[in-house]
Amino acid sequence: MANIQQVAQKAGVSVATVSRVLNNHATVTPKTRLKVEQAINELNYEPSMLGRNLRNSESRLLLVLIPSISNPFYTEIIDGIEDTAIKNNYNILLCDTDSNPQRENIYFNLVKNKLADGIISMDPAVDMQKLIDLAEHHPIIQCSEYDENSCIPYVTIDNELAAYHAVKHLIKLGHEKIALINSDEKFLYARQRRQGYERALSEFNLPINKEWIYNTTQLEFEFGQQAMKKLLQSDEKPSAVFAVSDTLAIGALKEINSHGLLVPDDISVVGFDKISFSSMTNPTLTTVSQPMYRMGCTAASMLIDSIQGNKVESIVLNHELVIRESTMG
Amino acid sequence: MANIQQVAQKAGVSVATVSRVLNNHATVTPKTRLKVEQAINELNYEPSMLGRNLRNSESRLLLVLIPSISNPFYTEIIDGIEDTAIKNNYNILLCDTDSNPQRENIYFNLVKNKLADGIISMDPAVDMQKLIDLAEHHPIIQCSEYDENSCIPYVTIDNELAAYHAVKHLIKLGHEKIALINSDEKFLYARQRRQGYERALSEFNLPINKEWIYNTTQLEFEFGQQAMKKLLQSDEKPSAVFAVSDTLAIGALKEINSHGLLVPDDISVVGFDKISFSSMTNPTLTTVSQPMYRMGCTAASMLIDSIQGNKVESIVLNHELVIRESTMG
DNA sequence: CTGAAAGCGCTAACAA
DNA sequence: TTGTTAGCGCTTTCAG
Repeated sequence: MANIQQVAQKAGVSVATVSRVLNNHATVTPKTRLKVEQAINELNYEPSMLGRNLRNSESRLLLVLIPSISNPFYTEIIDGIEDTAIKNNYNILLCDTDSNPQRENIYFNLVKNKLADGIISMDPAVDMQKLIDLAEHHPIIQCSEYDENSCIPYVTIDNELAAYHAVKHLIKLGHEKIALINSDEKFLYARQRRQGYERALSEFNLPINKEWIYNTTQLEFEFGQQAMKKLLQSDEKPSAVFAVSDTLAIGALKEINSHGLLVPDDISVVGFDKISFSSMTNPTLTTVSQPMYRMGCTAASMLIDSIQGNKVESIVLNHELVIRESTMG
Repeated sequence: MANIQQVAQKAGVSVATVSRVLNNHATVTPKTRLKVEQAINELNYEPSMLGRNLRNSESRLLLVLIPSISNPFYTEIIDGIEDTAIKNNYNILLCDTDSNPQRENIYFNLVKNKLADGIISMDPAVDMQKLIDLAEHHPIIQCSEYDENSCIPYVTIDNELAAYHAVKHLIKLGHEKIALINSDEKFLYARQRRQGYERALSEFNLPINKEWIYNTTQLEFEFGQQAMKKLLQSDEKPSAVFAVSDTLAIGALKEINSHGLLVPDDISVVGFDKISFSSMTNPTLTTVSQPMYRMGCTAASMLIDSIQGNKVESIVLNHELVIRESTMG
């Protein structure tokens, strides 16, 4: 692989001139430019980012931390991030942390080591203290999941309100026995959605029944099935279920089905996220839709702003309840 | 952010000594080591990968090219790649190419520019010529999708045989009118699976009916629905469908359902990939399972081998037909 | 408009 | 055992 020296030599100019051509500095004669470009082509030369970054101390690479690429929820957000990044001449690198602090560390180092210019974190299980420390010296944005006390800017929806809307929808339908399949409440969004659930119930004077609240350790389908199985064993079966993620809701749907019960006739189900699967189930799933693409765009814009030294403010986007067959009794 | 100079100064040693401490060279007195470590801590120093890589010309970073993170098929493969990489002291970076040559280019440059040591490509739509050119100077492995004529080592399953098995299973069940929902036959796997489909039919003297072969442009659910809709309009409705991906099969399932038909009573369905959602559908989906995790491990091992200058051979792994409700008539 | 040279942060010969 | 120094590939002043 040729380097800038060889190009300069071949073109009969100095490395400085080659660099100028590479960076489109206007102060180069068309004639010299041509010579240099020819040399570049002949040698199949590609400038080294390493040298360039070392010099400029910027990489124009953004890191995106996701807990697991298997969660379809992140797909659209990432599209948004990617499109915005590219528009601004940045590129993104996806980092699957697997919610594993060790892997996380690796990616944090990429930033510390100037191999990336900033981070968008979407991992709810991220080591917050580390993220905060990192944020002191490096641009970081939290997307979707965040720590309210951290000073790290975030973009999110109002989870409490969204859950409130979902549950209120069920109540309006006449349901009084509404179960909650929540994830681990160590996550902020889980705590917020539970609050929304409880607020809706309280507002309509419905009691909060502990038996109808189930916390899963993970978000995969099977955990939704397991949760539903438990709920169906409770003394008084719920007539509706609100799950904090579509994957859990789909698992619940499956479990209800396999007990010979019908959705929504016997039990109504509401999910959260509007992943693409949610319209492939039978019945299709009522769900809370987050503006994921826009969320990604916003997060990327904020990060780039922050890299360029501007102060950025956290943003709360709007959600929307998408009513489909699973609550159309 | 402190640099090695400042650490050396603070510790009262030379930069070389600091470097030795960083790289665990045994030839440092415990006393000096301690001094250096203290200085490192006090200054909150983190070595710059940029400087280090520029010097060593290695980054210990592997690039993984995927066409789209929304395809669940890749999830497990990536787990395998990741685990193997980490075991060998490498890290991986996911690159979502969106099957977009421009994005592809960016990631190719990362390798050319020494920001990554090698690539595992899983993008069927990759620009093969570019990949081949790149492979001349850089370690590259093809995973799952590959070009048979390219000399770039690959790991895959026998797609022709897998399709043959799937269709034979349907034939053994008594089906004689078997449709194929295939993706774009510009992809090698699509051509191979079609061959397997045709071989099974021929072997049992069943005619190949053009009306029962449908090619989609993409793999999302909706394309499966659309395909199925067309197939249901054909003069003679097929009694079974083999789709080359679970996502397509699930779309087909949905479409069959919405026509008031039952799977498998009216139409049997077989998919391909065994994505996690395929056990959540109603009925659950019969599908061809690839050893995805092992595939990922193998690809990563091959790439690391290749980086270390060894010759590596292509590998074909075994598949397995997983029989579930959608073909249990 | 172009060239010479310094320096980004690091490692590894070579010297001491 | 430690220090000195060259150099990885590039950009950017400063001179010319």
